[in-house]
Amino acid sequence: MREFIEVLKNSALFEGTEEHEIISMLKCLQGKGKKYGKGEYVLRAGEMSVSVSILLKGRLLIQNDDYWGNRSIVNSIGPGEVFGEAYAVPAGKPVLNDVVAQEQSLVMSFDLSKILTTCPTACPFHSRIIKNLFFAVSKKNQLLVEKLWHISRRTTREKLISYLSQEAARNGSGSFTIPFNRQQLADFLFVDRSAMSAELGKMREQGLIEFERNKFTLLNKRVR
Amino acid sequence: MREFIEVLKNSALFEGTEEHEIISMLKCLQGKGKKYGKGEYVLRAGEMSVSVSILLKGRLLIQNDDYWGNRSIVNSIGPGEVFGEAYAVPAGKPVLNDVVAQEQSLVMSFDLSKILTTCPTACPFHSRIIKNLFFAVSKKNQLLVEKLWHISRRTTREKLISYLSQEAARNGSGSFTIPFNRQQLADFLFVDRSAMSAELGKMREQGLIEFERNKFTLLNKRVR
DNA sequence: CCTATTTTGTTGTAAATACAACGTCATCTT
DNA sequence: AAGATGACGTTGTATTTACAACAAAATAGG
Repeated sequence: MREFIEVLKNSALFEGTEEHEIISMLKCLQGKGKKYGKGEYVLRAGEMSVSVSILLKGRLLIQNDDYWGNRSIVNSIGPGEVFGEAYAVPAGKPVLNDVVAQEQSLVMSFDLSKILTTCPTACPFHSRIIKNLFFAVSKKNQLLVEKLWHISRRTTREKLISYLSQEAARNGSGSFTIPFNRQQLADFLFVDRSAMSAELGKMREQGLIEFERNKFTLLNKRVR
Repeated sequence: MREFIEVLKNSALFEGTEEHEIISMLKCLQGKGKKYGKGEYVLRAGEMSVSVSILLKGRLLIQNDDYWGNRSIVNSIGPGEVFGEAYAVPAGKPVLNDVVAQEQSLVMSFDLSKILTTCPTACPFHSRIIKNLFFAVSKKNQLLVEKLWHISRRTTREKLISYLSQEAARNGSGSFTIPFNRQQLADFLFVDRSAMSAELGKMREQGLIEFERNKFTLLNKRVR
């Protein structure tokens, strides 16, 4: 339990709060933990959801299969990250994407109305949570815009460069591990896997990058 | 002035509030109005911004030009819509996109901290605004996910069908006007204008759609 | 340790796209 | 009214992609 409090403390939702505050807030918010096995669905597109969740352990994929089985991946969620907030609208719109556990995962969910309705007496940190929730969605928004940036590029190579550059920047290093395998990366960038694989091969040949499985290194060669 | 109160009343930010409440809140929030001529920049990528804005009149484009001059359009903003919320993070990240007036426009801006900091005495509707702001970002988030849906399609035709279908659904009619000209639509869907134009022509030939300038009609012919 | 399954790379081909160039028509400006 | 500018459609070509098929390598499960 203690380790999860640590995760919560570092999550966007509880930013700026102390451990003991979190513990009392968990009671106030009535957070509920739930385990999911690999491949299990945390949320299904079409469901109604009025909860906001934090991933405590594991990894989730936010994805979408169309009628013909083509899969597109919106995002990958790691420990401490908030998800589901965007669907939690008052009108009660259905969830747009599937959320699937990529490995054994532990999720803590909060009823949105419990978060948005301040309890006047017990919980002085409540308004902080509301602001944090706003910032969390705000940040998610930015991530989506950045993703648009990647896929707005016209060629597979440009998309790869855009994505890998951002990952390098985010990790503060030219060497980093991505949360996707090849097929998932292709689904994330909306390109064909085999074509992408070929392009990666060419980029390696040309000395731009090195990689092995999902570990990539950008080399000091001027790109473009 | 009165007409703008009406716009505000119908905006996501002030949903559920009455006119007289809005007037008192405007004082509390110190909203500032500003005019922009056609082509003028409301926000520039790279700027710091800590404000949330509502478009009172006109139309804005959220767009992005890369180093080589390729433009991509993230969204079109109409009267009553909220924008800029996503950049208003505490850490003070730079704005990611240009916001440009497509025609003469009137914008009202609020200091984010004024919104998030509740004034304990004067303004009982303040917490409502905070929730609304959350819902507004949340909804924007959904729009982005829906946009991802469109551009995740592989061919220009599929992207067009996806986008036009959604617009038809949104308007509750097979006939509707889009807020883009051809070049802008192409930049929005991340495709080549001429190729898109050709594809639209084919779709018209095949009896799927009709269009003239930016007025489209989806015909009752099974798509796919 | 062996086998089944998954992941990744490679290649060929048909299809789709980007890009450039150009003509027509509409709109704006003076 | 005339010229300039912008929007739209059309066409040809080189480039890029999607798709299918297959082999090699890695991984998972018993």
